[in-house]
Amino acid sequence: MPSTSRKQIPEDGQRDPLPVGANIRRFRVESGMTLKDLAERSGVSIATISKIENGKNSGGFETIYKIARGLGVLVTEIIKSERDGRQNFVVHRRDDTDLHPTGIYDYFPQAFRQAGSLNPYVMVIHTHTVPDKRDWSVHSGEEVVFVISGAIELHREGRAPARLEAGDSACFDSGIRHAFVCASKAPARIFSVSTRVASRRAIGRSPFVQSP
Amino acid sequence: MPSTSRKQIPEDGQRDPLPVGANIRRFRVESGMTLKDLAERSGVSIATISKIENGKNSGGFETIYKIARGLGVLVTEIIKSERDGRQNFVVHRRDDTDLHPTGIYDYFPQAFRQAGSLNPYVMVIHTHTVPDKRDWSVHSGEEVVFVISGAIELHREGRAPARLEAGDSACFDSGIRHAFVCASKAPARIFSVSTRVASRRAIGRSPFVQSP
DNA sequence: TCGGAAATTTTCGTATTTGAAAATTTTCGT
DNA sequence: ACGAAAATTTTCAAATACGAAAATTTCCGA
Repeated sequence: MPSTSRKQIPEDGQRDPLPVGANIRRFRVESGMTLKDLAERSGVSIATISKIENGKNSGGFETIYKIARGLGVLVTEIIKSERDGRQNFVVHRRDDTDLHPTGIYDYFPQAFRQAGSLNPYVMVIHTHTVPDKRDWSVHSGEEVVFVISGAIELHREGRAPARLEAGDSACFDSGIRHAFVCASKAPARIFSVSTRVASRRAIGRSPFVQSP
Repeated sequence: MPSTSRKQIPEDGQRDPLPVGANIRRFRVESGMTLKDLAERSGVSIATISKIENGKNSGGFETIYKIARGLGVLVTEIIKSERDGRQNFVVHRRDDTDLHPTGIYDYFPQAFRQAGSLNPYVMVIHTHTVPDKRDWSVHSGEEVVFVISGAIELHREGRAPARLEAGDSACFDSGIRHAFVCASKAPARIFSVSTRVASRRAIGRSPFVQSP
């Protein structure tokens, strides 16, 4: 059991401090969030996010992780350098798991190009009851879902819910309040792609803040 | 896509703490390192690693990152829980008996909104040989692919091909010539979403305005 | 350009994290 | 079982991170 093999360390010498703050800021601005929005979504205070973005402090691990969740990106994306981010080809491996439990769904951000506009996720739908309206998703743009396994009910505000079985897909305006409910015994698994909002100014308000 | 939950992290702190400490310990022991070894390799003190492993504190982000490098693993490995790994394993119960190889790709356009900008397809890849360059796809925008079953090789002009297994996904600039080749014995099935270039006719009106 | 509101940064007291060294536990040869 | 060395945990003062609120800057409409 005690292995004698040592794993190779890709030694990069003393590298510059991780570009954590700059990346967080870029993701936040690209998705049209204010510090306040991100603070609410991540559970980290405005002051702390501001300081991290500006390199005034480097942040605790839990803090950075919460922020990544609030941004809906993988922690590895936060670490990436600008050069890496310019890649125009990104592969996401099945086992490269970063679970983002939201309380309603589990979602797993998949590979995405930082320069691009498509947001791929794998989501696991557990709930068999329709969530509170306040927890329904709204984000400007459109969304495609493909049911990998199980079945779901796709609810949209003011519409009759649609039942989607494994292999079915749907495309809809994600600006309409929507929610997924598991319609199979086992949790449903879906692959989802949504358009990423370019900038806050283009919309006039944060796409992630719901109106009561 | 991100949910719009008002608060992702409730004050009551119901979320399990990340299994950071346990994972670090597991990786360290599995690779046969002592705390002293890991301290030297990572640049983090013995005391700090000990406390993190035992959950006495949760560690700064830089600290955890250094430890991950010292262990030679990705930060995402540190976050992973056993449960996460299982959940991300895609089980395919669907039989492929209904597949009838007919050509290069079988192309099944999925539901898409006439006014939208996303193009979803299910494709069945039969060919095991790289098609003629003239038959490769080119279309401005970007594309996401998710492998439902089987495996493919994703070829892009001037780049090394990438192999994608079931459950893997990739996102790339579709303006570069590309093609899919089946890399599994059975035909591979993939779900693909690409951005659609707006037609002239569609320009000038909001693509997301829809009538009920 | 002005004024108010929104967004961001800074201040400051409290809480947590860090590493050297001391204390404790475990490992191992005899 | 014993003792010594190795491995790990704990102690503790200094350093750093945290959030609420205050201070400042930025953003827009009039």
